[in-house]
Amino acid sequence: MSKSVLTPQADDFPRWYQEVLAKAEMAENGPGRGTMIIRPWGYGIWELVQRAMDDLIKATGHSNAYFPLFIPYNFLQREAAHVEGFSPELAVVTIGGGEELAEPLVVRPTSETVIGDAMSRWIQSYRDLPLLLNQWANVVRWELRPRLFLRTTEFLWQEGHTAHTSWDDAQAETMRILDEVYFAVIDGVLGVPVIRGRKTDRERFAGARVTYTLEGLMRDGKALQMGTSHNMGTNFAKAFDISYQSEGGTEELANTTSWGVSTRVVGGVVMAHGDDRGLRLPPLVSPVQVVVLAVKPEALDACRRLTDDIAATGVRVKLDDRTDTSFGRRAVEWELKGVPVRIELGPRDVEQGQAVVVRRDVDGKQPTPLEGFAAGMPSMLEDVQRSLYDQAVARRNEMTADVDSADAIDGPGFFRIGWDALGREDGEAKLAERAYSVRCLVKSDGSVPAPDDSDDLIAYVAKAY
RNA sequence: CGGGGCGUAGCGCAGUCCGGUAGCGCACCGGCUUUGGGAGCCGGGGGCCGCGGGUUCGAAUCCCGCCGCCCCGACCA
Repeated sequence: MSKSVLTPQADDFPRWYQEVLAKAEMAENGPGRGTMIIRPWGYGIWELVQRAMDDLIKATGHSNAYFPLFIPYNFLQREAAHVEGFSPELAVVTIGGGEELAEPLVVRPTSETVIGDAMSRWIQSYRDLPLLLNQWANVVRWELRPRLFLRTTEFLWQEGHTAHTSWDDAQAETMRILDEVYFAVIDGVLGVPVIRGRKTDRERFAGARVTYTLEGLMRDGKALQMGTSHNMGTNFAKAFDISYQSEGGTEELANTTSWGVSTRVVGGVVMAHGDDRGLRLPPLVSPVQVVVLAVKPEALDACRRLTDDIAATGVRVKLDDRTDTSFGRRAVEWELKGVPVRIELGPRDVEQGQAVVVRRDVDGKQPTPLEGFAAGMPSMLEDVQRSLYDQAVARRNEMTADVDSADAIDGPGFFRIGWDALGREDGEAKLAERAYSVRCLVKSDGSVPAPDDSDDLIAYVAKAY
């Protein structure tokens, strides 16, 4: 070990975050305010998130579609709470082709309105329901304080929009997404443990009847909202006339839902797993899962064979054959990028019939016989995946405290406090003055509260990104 | 938008107080020697000193205005 590569997390976490994004070639600021250039390494992670999520979205019966980037301004105004919530952060196009537009177009901050408008035409009968749609898109929100991945003016996401015959069906959908899609991906693929819960009225999505969330805890003890799932009830159906004729012949309003996960989760992976030497990527979202580092040119043939053998097991493996670049430089580079497993193979190893395995989730190096080596890679990657997850869980638990008074809420991490002991909305408002927020409410047994559950609630409180 | 800090080579910075025609480290290019934890030596290339105006013989430096970025808040996926 020589000079340190990054500002240590403990010294200045935001600085560490920016440095690691730059040095791992993840992303950088775009030329326009608050915009982001996602470089191949960062985009590769997002693509893996997308693939995992898209598979589950489809497995739960949804179809992808695409709706316009530009939305007539008046659409936003049709749902009172929605327009109130989003107006401050809208980008509005007033000039097109050199002419002032008769009606301004907003660049979508989210697509409930355009999709609601389409749904009103597509849905006539109860037989048209449920209508289960999703789109992968970019959206724009004029945020006051952008941060790469966590809050950028333009960001990429998926947004699901569904319509149902009843409140109960919509509620079941809202929960299905929360559990079977979002939790499955964020917890199971990104390896970020999250608390699932209900948002307070104060934190609820603009226009929703109830909002559910998944809250992760980053290594600096701040929370990150990693996804949300909303039940709109009939709010948007009323605003956009999404109605259908029931089996009994009556005219009924549909109940709609919406739910989204964005490129923010990439920032979450960085901040939940990364250490002072760089990223630590869970194998399931690492563009390269195993890198074979040829120590010297004489070992290249053996490295090629090993790389091919590993590739044959279905692992994403890359050969680093840049033997004109020093060993140390290359080792540091792969550590920064967070590749889960690095294999160092040099002439000495070849001679001894071994390779040196370096796992990013633990310290130390492990000489391993080349015989049967490749076959062991998939299970080693599973180990790394589990180990990073376990470390994140342990860390989250260490940083979670039960308190019985709002006065005891101070410092990093989650604070669990009875919703009544906090003082409900009044207590929540007081916390806000100190930059703390109620991230979500859960039942005392840890389960997710129903929309109208108002007793037996525990608040998870933290500072948040 | 409130509080604080900063804009000088791709990145990180010195120079600004006290005006004299731009420098350091890393990165980059070429050559040789190297390569098992960010290699060494030699030789190179690269700058509207954030932008606009003013003062001056002369401005990175002084004055005025503007813009942008970062950190801490309010807002949020």
